[in-house]
Amino acid sequence: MTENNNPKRSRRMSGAITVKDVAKLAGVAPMTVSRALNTPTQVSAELLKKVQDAVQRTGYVPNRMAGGLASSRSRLIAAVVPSTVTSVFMETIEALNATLFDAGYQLMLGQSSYSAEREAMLLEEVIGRRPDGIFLTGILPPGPSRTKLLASGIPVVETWDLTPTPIDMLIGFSHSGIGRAVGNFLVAKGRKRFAMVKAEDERARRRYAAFAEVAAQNGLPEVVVIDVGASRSLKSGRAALAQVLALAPDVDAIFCSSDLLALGVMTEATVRGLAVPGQLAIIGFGDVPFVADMSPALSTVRINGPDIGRQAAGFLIDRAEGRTVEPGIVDVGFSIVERDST
Amino acid sequence: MTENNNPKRSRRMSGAITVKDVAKLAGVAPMTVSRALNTPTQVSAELLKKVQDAVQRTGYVPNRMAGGLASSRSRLIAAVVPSTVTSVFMETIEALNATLFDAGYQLMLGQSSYSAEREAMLLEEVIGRRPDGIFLTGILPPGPSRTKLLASGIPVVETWDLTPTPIDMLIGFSHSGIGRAVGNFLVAKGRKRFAMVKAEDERARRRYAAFAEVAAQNGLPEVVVIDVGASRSLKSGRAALAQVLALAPDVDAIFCSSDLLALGVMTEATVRGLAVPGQLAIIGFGDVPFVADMSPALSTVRINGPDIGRQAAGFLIDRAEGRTVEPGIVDVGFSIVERDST
DNA sequence: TTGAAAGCGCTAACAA
DNA sequence: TTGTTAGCGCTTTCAA
Repeated sequence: MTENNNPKRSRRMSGAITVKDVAKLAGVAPMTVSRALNTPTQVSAELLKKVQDAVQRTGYVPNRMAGGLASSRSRLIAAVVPSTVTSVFMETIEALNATLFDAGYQLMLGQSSYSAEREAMLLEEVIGRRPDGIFLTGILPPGPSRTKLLASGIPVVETWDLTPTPIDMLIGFSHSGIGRAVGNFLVAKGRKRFAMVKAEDERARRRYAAFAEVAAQNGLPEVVVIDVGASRSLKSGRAALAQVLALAPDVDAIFCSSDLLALGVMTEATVRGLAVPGQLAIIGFGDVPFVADMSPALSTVRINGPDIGRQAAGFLIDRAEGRTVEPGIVDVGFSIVERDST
Repeated sequence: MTENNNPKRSRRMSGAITVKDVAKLAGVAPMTVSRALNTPTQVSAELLKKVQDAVQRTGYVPNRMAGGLASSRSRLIAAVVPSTVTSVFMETIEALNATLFDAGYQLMLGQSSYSAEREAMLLEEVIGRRPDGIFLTGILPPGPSRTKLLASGIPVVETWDLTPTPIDMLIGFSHSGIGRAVGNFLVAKGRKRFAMVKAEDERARRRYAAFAEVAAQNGLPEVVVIDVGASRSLKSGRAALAQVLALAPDVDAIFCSSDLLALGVMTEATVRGLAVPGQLAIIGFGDVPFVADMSPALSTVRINGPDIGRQAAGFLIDRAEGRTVEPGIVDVGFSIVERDST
């Protein structure tokens, strides 16, 4: 394949087919092969065909690391998510990935595991790959990571939140807005005693704060709050209802920071013979696909996850292709989906 | 930063800090910076400190594309999954990703969307990135993709299935074994009329075939099979039960190709007043975390997803680090988890 | 439209 | 232990 005329120092070659091999077989210059593959319109039909044949016959697969290094375009987009098993984030990632793939970009996925320290390490690795864009779940507070990201000059989309000072682009919604809306919704339903079951999560905390404020403004007793820590499972939801009931047996409405927790609360309520929504209204967060079809169907706060993914992909691709995109903030909003459980 | 003494042709430089900048600041050669970062034991304490200081002060983040090109080691592992929202695969990916990250590797994620055509395109892109290893969900049948993968020389782990002829390494379990085991399990429970609700999926088809065989061997009527196509939702499960009942009202045991479908069947059964497991036994597949804590708790087939991810990461890392790993087959098995629904 | 030359930023191989 | 040199495989730039 690649020839090697007794060089003074030889490098262990990877042995793979390169542009040179293809060029030789096609009888053209390497540059022509590159053009035929990347900008076929700039190559005459005749040579184009020769090159394509040679590619076929050799099984050539271009080395994107070399291409990326030479062109400063990696055709890679990195995404950082807190967790990969949480369906609510993965819907966004699925849409992001699909849109990127169709435009010729690959996705690098990192999980921060809800840890700021891990996120910082991850971001450093991510920047090292020189992706053409970075998708962040959540916003990045001021600190070394933010500084490095800024310095890297890589386009960034922050998501799932709003802040007046994004790094670059932002596609999100207001968590305090949600807390308020859910509070008002339950007040309108005539509920008198609220509880919140939440995981340890800054965004959930903000939903809670606004939710509690609404309760106070309406002269309701203090909101009972149960923090399940990092265990966002259905089981935690069941245990949480037990705790809520022990603290305040008269609670008649529970807002959960995720649908899975809400499902746990609902399961435990059913087991205990508490009527839902008769004695207890339950509302979740996320609108995970299947909660709509359960019985009783779960009321929840709906975020259009796939839409966030698609819009983010659009922004990032535009930037990568050199189109001008104004940094800015997109509020995709949310909606309260009322179903059986309220 | 980077100087540029009036060169004949100048390239648009990315402007980022490079080894050269760091080397100059630290007063050493670029190679020493590389050593200090990658093999610090080979550098004297004095120079190491100087380099680290310079890295700090410049905010240098090594360009991994350049490093990968030069060393033929990308420190990238690619994973291909059919879908990112399906929790059953993502548990594996989460474990894979976590293990890789701790060893200094990044994950590239591609989704094939259950399409062979998309998978082929994806694989081509993946090979182009020259990852140090590839994780496949499922096995790759003979064809152009398999040939290219083989030719690339990249270590591969196939998973979630068994075949006597893997590309390289294989970590899986027997789908027909599962079908048989579930069939025998339900026979032992005294069930007399089986149905299967399955998505369009080659592996589910094999579970079904073995399941149907057991029914036949035990002189039971032909298994009623409902194919929900690509829609693997809870809703499809509900609709499927309706179909099953319309075809054969005397069905007393249903095996579903995923827990979500099983949940749908269970929901519909409850709504119709069918006693579970009294009149109808339901068993799922996957043991998605939350089905254990529902009421009634779902019986299912458990696959240790995270274990597959960890073992695959181990294999791939060993290979990437040049350690010898025998190509081979690991059968991680499965277990039937008996809970309330059977 | 095609080709030649010169790097992209890093590390393997060799020499000191 | 440190430095020098020569690429890795591709694409940008310039010239024909």
